[in-house]
Amino acid sequence: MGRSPCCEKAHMNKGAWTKEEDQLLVDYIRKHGEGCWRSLPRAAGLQRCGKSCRLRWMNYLRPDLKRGNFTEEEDELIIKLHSLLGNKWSLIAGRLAGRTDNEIKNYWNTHIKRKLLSRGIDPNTHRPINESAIPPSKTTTPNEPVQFDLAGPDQQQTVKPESMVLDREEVDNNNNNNSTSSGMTSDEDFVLNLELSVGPATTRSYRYESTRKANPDSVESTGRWGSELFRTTQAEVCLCCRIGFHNESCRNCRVSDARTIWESKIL
DNA sequence: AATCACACCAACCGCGTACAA
DNA sequence: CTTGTACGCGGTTGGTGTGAT
Repeated sequence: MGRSPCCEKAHMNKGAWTKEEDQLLVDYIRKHGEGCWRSLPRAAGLQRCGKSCRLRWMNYLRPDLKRGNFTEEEDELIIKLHSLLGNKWSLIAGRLAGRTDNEIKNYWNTHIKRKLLSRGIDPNTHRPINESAIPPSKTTTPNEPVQFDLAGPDQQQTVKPESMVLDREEVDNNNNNNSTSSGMTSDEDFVLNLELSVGPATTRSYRYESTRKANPDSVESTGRWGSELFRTTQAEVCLCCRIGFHNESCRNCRVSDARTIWESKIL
């Protein structure tokens, strides 16, 4: 299937944004809200493609952005989240209030990588550099697809790394009813559970389709992996809290409807 | 003062996915 | 079910700033 360009490239400005362009974009979004990025530039009087407008807004102009240096706590949270999620910058950014995926990605590449190397830790595997040379047997690296048994013992499915967030909670639910009284599990538990969840690779790919129930306040939604239907419910505790990094700068720590967890297969 | 090397980060590009027709 | 389109994400690039020589 051919792919049309995101916008007509001719007569489009490129490169750094001017103050005037910023003002036009901010004024337009204040008045009309975010969205419809394709039609926004024309409506706002900008000679930019929609993608460029979206990026400028998301990474620079959004009023809720936190400017300035990363704190030590943010550093450690990023490292922790990266060890669990890999290069899923948007997921990581979602757990650091006021930070963008682009900002975190840049910060990772310019600061944290070096910081970890100076500690003797491989930034890709989060293992000691000596140990990283040894191929792991039944463990996984953050970017490696992980197998989770969602559909039965003979029908394992490939789940992308971001789903590890959900799967930890699923594992917690299914296997860890005997976890600590606070409902939290230690990082060691998580590593162990991930290892137990690894299975043989499959080439089948699944497209997840979710359908939010009509009531937006509902904590339930349905989802589909391939032909399998699932019901999901909201988790009460976000990942930061679960990994022992509860912090007030994370909006998900403050808001209870952090994420969904796989609850049960309903078909 | 000029030049170079490096660090930083805003912006671009291409691809995958969601969704509507 | 197929197709077309828009959006969002992650990798990469290139301009700018800064320190060293």
